[in-house]
Amino acid sequence: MKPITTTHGLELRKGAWTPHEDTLLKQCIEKYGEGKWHLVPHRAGLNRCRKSCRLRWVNYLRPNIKRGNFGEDEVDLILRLHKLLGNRWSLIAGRIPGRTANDVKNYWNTNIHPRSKQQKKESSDDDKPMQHITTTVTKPKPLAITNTLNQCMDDNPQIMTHGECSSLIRTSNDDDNNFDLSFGLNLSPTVHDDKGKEYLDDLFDDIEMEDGDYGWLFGGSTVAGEELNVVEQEDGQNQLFEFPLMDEVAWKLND
DNA sequence: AAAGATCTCAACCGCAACGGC
DNA sequence: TGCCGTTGCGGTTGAGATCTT
Repeated sequence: MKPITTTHGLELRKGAWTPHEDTLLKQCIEKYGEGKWHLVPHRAGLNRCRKSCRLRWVNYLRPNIKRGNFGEDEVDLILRLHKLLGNRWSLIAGRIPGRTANDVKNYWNTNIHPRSKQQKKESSDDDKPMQHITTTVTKPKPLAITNTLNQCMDDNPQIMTHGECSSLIRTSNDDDNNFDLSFGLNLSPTVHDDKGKEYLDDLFDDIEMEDGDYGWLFGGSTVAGEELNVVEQEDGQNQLFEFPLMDEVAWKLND
């Protein structure tokens, strides 16, 4: 391992972490909690930069991190979310319990992306004229809300309706809550029409619909709280995404 | 069995966003 | 309002593992 020298002459360790370093970092986070990463190396007695500490915790040491192969459902979800969000790995990973952004990114780069490139190559090898497909991804603004959301919705069932906008919530009533498929999308009244529904249905078109497991709720004015299944995230927050209207979704829907 | 090729994934780097002053 | 420190993200790298010849 190659140490680097800091401005004050101390050498910072780089490269693979040792079990001892892991223990020190774990103990530090357990004692002080996550955050204040600039203090972590000193608190933990580690000769590592704060970035390295954070990365090690987030990608490896954090509890409930799932290891091993991705399941079919997970891959399917990644594909769909990538179609919607592009390379927003942290947002995608946030929808897949136990998987980190790095995991998802690595899986995409090693398993999914090469496959799609291969398919592209194969199709271009055919004599068929290439169909020109442009893919545009949306850049949703993540909106973190506290896990009191459900309570708020009980108190105020209109919470998902923002002024003139209609809300669109994708739900999962799966008791296991394997995946949080709850999205909040603010759609303008101009896209609150069949085209909008068609686009989003198309995005998730082949998910099995069993006994109302999954579905789209177009919130005219009210969405009942119990219809929303907002899964609590590891950090105790639920997340919705707010899509600015000017984004490409609107473009696509108005196409 | 050994050497080279390929794959996997942990870790690093650079940068943009954010918040405090 | 601009500066500066901190945080978090996405792209990239490279060491070790695995596969192929």
